[in-house]
Amino acid sequence: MYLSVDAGSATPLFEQLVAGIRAQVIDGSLSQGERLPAARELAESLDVNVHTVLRSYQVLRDEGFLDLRRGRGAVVASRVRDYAQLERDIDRVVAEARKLDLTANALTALIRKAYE
Amino acid sequence: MYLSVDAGSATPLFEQLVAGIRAQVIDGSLSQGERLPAARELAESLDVNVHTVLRSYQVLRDEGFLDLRRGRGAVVASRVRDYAQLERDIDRVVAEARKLDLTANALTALIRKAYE
DNA sequence: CAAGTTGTTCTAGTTGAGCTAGAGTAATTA
DNA sequence: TAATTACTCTAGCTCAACTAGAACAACTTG
Repeated sequence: MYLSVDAGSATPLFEQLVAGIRAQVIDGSLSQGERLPAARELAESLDVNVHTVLRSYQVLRDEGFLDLRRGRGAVVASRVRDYAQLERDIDRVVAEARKLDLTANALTALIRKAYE
Repeated sequence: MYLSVDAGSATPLFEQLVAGIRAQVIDGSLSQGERLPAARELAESLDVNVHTVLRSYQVLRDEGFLDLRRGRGAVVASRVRDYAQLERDIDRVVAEARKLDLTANALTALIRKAYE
């Protein structure tokens, strides 16, 4: 499982981890039932604190992407869904936003408003 | 111009202001050339510090939505654009994300990745 | 059963972004 | 000239994020 974090980024480390893992579940790089590295292990390999990784795992559990069990570890949840249409929709809205010279912040803020 | 902020929200006050004003420019409630309240004035009416409002104005200037001039105030920039398609695309991607039980955070993170 | 693995929970200290406050400066308008 | 208004600078406060260490509970493995 490939992951990277940027300590200098404005987005929190735990959010970067969440985003990275979630994206891999959605695009299929991580598949149902697959086991993730132990939190302590991933933390060391990314040079990040264990608690930061654990927080990310817990967010992903709350969102339904992971199953967490003591002793067993973190496993990609069985969440039967087809993300193909979503990916097309995302590509389309991003292209349109680019055409209008909107920043990523502007677009995501608009989407957040539409989500209310 | 209607605006409201929630001091208890996780999203920063200045971001809430930016999002609110930007959304009104995009949906046409605020139109090109229209003058916004003076920063001091808006700050008082929202019970927020002047610097917070000024920061919002400056972000919106950087994004091309406002023109700022000392003595004159903040004016909606002439930015001839048609946002109709964008709004349709946003509605579509939000509907799809809802259908897939994605949180707003999850969707915006995916979009941010697609924007890179 | 015993030992090892791994997530969970708790306390605690550090750092930086966001917010507030006050004062003064510079450009524009009336 | 006087009023308006954005800009800049300093300074202090608060809270989320991050780190660190320790103990605990559930599960697996030999």
